[in-house]
Amino acid sequence: MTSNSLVRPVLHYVCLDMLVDVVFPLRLSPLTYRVPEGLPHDITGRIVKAPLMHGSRFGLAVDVRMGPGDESIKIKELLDVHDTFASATHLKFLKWLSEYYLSPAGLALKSSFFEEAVSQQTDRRKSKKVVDSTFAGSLPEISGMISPAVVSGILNRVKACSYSALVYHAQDLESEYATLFEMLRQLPADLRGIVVLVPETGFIKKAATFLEQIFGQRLVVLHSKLGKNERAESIKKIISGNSDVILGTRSAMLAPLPHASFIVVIEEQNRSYKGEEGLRYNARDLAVMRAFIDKSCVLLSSICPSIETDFNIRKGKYVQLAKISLQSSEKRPRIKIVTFRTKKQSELSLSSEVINEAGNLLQKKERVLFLVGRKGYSLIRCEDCGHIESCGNCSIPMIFYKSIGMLKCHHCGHERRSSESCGECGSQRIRPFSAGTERVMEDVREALKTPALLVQKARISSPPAKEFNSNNPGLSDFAPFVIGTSLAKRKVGVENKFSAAVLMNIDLLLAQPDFRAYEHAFQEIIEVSQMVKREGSLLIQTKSPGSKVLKCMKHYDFETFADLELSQRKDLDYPPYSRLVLFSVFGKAGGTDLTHLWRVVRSVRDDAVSIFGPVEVPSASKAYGQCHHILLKSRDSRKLHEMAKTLLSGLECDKRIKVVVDVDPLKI
DNA sequence: AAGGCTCGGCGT
DNA sequence: CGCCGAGCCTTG
Repeated sequence: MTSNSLVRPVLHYVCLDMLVDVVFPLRLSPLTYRVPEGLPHDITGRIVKAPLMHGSRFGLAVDVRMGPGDESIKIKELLDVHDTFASATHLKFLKWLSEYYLSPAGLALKSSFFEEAVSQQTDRRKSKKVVDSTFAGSLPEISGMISPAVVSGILNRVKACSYSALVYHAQDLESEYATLFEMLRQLPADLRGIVVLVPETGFIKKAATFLEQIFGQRLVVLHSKLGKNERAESIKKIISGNSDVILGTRSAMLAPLPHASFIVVIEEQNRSYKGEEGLRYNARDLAVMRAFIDKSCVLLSSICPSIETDFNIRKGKYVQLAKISLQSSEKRPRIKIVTFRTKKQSELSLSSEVINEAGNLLQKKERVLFLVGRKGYSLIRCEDCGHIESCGNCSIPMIFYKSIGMLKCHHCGHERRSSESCGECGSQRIRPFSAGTERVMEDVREALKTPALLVQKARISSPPAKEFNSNNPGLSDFAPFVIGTSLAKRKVGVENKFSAAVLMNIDLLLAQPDFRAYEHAFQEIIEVSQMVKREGSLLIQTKSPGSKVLKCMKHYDFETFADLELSQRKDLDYPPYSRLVLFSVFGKAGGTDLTHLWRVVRSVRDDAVSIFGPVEVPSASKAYGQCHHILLKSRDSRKLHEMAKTLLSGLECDKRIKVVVDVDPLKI
């Protein structure tokens, strides 16, 4: 402090300036500007123009306050003030978003369609009305599937206009959609600000057709597959207030809606709601937080709720609507657990029971779906030393593609020609094991004398079967046997469900090294059961039919399964009893300064937080050859968050490494 | 994002 | 010795 400030304190007091924090859609924290005379003073939440570096940019004014104008840093002046982008509650939401996911405010803003909003600011020329092909297609049929108790339960909560989180555990997808649409139809006409989230773009078309019937021009769609102009158009409609009903995928939860009165998350357990790059938010969690901030109602619906959601119901944080008994399974496909142990590698990948059932259905011209869970032909194992052919970079098993005689690494994309002998001991006795789609195709052809249709890639939003084409087959095309990985599972229409589905290797799913493996396997069963006719059957091939999980699956017994799962999670202190933050530290191959890494990790110790790692993991990044994981786990989410923040700033001191933080990771 | 700045490789 | 380009750094 110089004597200057001591002799002129009063002057300082009088000459307080109006200051504003501005967030730019860049990897950058808020910057402070002075608001000059002549500009409006009510600027929080508005788009402003401000000098930045050598030029000027649009940013969002997030906080206005009075403050001393002549500190050591030179404060530049705001240039211009434009329209409102974010309401007060939306601002709170954005702030929470960047803090919770440990991301610079600017990145959260960038993910929140700010640039689209600004493009409207500069470019006011009318873009031609996109007459939406999105709204083509027929209405989904509604029969007697609607649950009136659920509909009225939701309506009562929505009308209460206070925060509440509801869960609708539906019996099947058809009744889930039918009930939700009926409920949306019955909403008060003056209720403004509705968000409906679906897990993937493939679900949008049908939902849009339906919602447009109810809301007309109030509806906008918002998802990642929209073009730049279409997206800007949707954002413009939302900001102007012309449209206040948003249907979209995860990113739609970040739309600049002034107030959300009601948010629906369809299939809330779906992992697509969690981002795997950029700002790694979980749209389902955002929905709950947005509803909390806006003091409104959020509805999580699902045919198989996540364990987190079930836990929150048990704790009383969420309210479950008209609990249905999942064990009343008359209307569901029968689930058969088929014991199947391969003794010899040469044996078929299909059990005789599966072959019989499929053969019978084939005679009746009925269709069967085989879900395999692995692409390619198989893995390769040495019968002498037990070595499994693996990728040199990732040290994970490589997939054998018989048709081209290649081994491929699914993780890094590395390919090499398959060899005649074991890479470890040189033995010639190497054999395929653990069947993939190619192998199952071969076996189906051999055992049932009928070729099967291999669904290679999932078609997400293609029009119905009118463009039948054997080069580009889809699930709706007619073929007696369809084979695919679980990627191929899609919502199939009521009219083209399968008579039976076979889950070939549930054991693979159950053996995943992830504490959510059982949960995912259970969800997989429920999802697959939706592709089978009610009177059809679902066959699950397994080596260990006695497992408790499979017993629950057989009876669609979600409650018992959740009991089991929760008690295990509690014993091991896993979510939802604790929370996780996963750090991925990337460095040039061999160049990661491990001593620095360890020093930072050691410096942040806290008894309430467990730290695992750093451990080296295969790096999928091309730019960085090395990746280390550090996992933080704690029951105390505040302390966990604090430590994650400290650790992040500690790690970021080393400029040679790149750090990616994943709060509440789904895959660990 | 984008202009400035540093540092290292390479050419004369 | 000097020029050029890649990548890093900063933004009030």
